[in-house]
Amino acid sequence: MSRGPELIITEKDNAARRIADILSGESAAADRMNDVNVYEWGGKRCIGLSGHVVGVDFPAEYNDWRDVEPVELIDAPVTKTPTQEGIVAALRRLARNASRVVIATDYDREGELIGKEAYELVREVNEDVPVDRVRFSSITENEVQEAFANPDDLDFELAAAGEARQTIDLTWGAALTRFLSLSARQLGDDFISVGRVQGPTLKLIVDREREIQAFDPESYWELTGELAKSSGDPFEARYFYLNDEGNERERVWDEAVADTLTEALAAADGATVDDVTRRTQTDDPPTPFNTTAFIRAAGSLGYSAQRAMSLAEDLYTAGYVTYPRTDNTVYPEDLEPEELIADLGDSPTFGEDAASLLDEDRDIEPTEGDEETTDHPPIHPTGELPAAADLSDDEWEVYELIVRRFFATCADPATWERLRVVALANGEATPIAERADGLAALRDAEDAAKPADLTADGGLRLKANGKRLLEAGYHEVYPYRSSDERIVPDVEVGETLALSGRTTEAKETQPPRRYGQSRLIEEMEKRQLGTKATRHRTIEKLYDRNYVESDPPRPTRLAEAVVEAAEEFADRIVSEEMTAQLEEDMAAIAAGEKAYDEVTEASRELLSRVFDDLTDSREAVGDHLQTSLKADKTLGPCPECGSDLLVRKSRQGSYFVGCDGYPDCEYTLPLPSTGKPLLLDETCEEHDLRHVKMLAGRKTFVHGCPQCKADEADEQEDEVIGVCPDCGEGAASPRDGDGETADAGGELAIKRLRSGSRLVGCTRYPDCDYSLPLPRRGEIEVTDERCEEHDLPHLRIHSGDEPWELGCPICNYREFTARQEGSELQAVEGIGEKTAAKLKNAGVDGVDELKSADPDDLAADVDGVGADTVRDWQAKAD
DNA sequence: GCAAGGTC
Repeated sequence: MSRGPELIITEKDNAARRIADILSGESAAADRMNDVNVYEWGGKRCIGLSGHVVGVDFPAEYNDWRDVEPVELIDAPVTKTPTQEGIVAALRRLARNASRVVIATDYDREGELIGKEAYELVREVNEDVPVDRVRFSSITENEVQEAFANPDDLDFELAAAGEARQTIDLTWGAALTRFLSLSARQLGDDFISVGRVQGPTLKLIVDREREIQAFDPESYWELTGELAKSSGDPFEARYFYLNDEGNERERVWDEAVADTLTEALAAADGATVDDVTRRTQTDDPPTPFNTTAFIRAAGSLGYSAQRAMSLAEDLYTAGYVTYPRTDNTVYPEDLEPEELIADLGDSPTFGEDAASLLDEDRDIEPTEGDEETTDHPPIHPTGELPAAADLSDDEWEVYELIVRRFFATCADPATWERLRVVALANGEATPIAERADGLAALRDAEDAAKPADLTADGGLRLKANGKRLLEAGYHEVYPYRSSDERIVPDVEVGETLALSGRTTEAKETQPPRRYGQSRLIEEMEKRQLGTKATRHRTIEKLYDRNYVESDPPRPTRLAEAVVEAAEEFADRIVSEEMTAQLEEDMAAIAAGEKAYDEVTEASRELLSRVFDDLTDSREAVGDHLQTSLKADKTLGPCPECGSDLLVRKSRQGSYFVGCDGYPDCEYTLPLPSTGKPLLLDETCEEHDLRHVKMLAGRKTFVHGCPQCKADEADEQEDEVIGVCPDCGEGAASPRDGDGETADAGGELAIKRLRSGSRLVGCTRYPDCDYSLPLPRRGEIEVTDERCEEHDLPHLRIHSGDEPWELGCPICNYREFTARQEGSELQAVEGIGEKTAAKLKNAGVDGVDELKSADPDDLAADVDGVGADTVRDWQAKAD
């Protein structure tokens, strides 16, 4: 047997480094191999992978979408190939002479699969080396030592469960994605995708939109009044009644009833306290952060799911917080909250709060959530303190959130005093039912939502709910949850209160709200769609595929069409059932009750049946998708030919409005150069075109009707700034030879083109085509300063916060072209900006001159450059 | 170029 070192393999570099530190007592030395860290100490070496270093795919002959029928993918072989070549090569090299291999990947299903992938790479180069598996759910001294003292075997069945998922996801996803894309002739970047996770997620969004569309608002009324003690602030109280089931209701669904109640309330001049209830309520501190809870909390601070995760990853990489992708909501046993709080207390920001937590005369027992898993600890600060200056504002805000959440989980519950007061409006002796014509009849006809008894006690009931914070508890350290009080004064039964400020508000029931990103992630988690590491990315993917727009995400017509097509022919791909079934099958494989082949074969069989139906409807599906795609891009009628005006993308990647009748109709309108256009439902009354919003992150703005904008631009007159150097007064030689003289007097003007771009051009265009470019963005200001050489005013550009000086447009253009020539040299490997400038000083302006120069002469003229270097450049420039 | 899952 080989006597080489022992090799430990982890899932990521970060874990490798920390495990090496623990096992070596911080004596491990880091070395680089193929850009990968290898930690080495006393006969052991440790390498971190980067998650999956091999990926599943079809063999190359299936690559061309047009050469392969999507249905062929169902039974196509699925192969594994290295995706991280450097890491795989390093792993093979290290494994070759290893005397023992220990797999120390994450303690979850995917970690087992990643471990098995590493195992297979090891076996390729070393058939005999013993391979062990260690499992730990947090990288702490105790857990790691314990795990390495009791090694186990790889669980090949658990890994096979993961492989079944890979195969099923690939075959269903690829076959159906290609089918939809081909049927709608959407190839290239604009393919139409579906998958086990993105499908049901998209359906959640589309279903919610359908509910909103179908929503029929109902009117109702709410009555309030203000009550007050003789000397005291008024407090709001709301009318309520008991329905037939005896439940309290505030909404009055009938206008006649509301009118009668309003009258009765107006007639009352006071109210008598009928009931007072006091109770204390405990408000428990929040549970530790897992990924979903973190995304939600960051979402309420205004961060998108994607942004929140990216910031948390930065904080993790910098060592300030623990691993941000976790399902766990229970801190590990060996976490020492007191120590951690004390460490964080060294920060000026957290010092006081830390002290108050430690000061309390009690044991700190952190809260626990329902979810306890083996993958990683909940997200918490590591105790390593960043200086506020080390972090961006956003990073700091998220870091503070994580610290305060940790504090909150170690803090006391808050307690509230709840006070409920019910008062009867007085001054109304007559039962209301007798005053209101036909009210009794109304009551009989209405359903259970109507007032059962408006007047049981000879008056209207009003209620007020007050809350007062008795013990702030965790709110002291965690200000992200509301601790607002609602003050209702102490009153006694029988006490008379003044009644004023009566209002009757007419309201309507509201449709359900769209899912925000964090709500969507919560819904996905509830349905087991995706994982902690992928849910936010799935949402991002829906944006990329033009399935949703704006925030909260709204589905496009394309998304509706995809969901409709799937519902009709491939319901599984948009149903959460597919994941539920897969989870069940994976559990069965992991338990040894089913085999990988059995599960994947059954899945392929199901997919075949889906394709039986689908293939016949290829054209219908394709047409429907294409119609929807067009609807997403249609603004309204073309003023020249009546066809549809569509948002289009130029070859350069910029957006513009063009006619569907092209090439017969060449009508176009410009769109702003920043952002991605989103068509709003709002339509321009004059041109019947949908308004356009430009989505550009924080710089998002509403452009409005593109026709109106183009008309406005047309109305702006050219602004003359000087004389044309080519054909203007005193020009050395008029350009055109048709007898025109310099006296024709061409002038230079700032011109605004319909495309939205601007330039300095000659007023005699097209007879004279002298022109100078201007920046695309910003307002152009013509200043009083003048260029003496060219007799033109200096220009100033207003864009962003600070205006900048463009100066004389001719000088500016000369500098620009000079820089361009400099950069031509920079295209040669080894020549940077400074060297290019030096070469230029030596008279070498372009690549051609460089190639024709004598190496020795040139080297003599340029500081720090030898003749061999010049020859080297000349060789590379060829 | 397809999925979903790791990681950066």
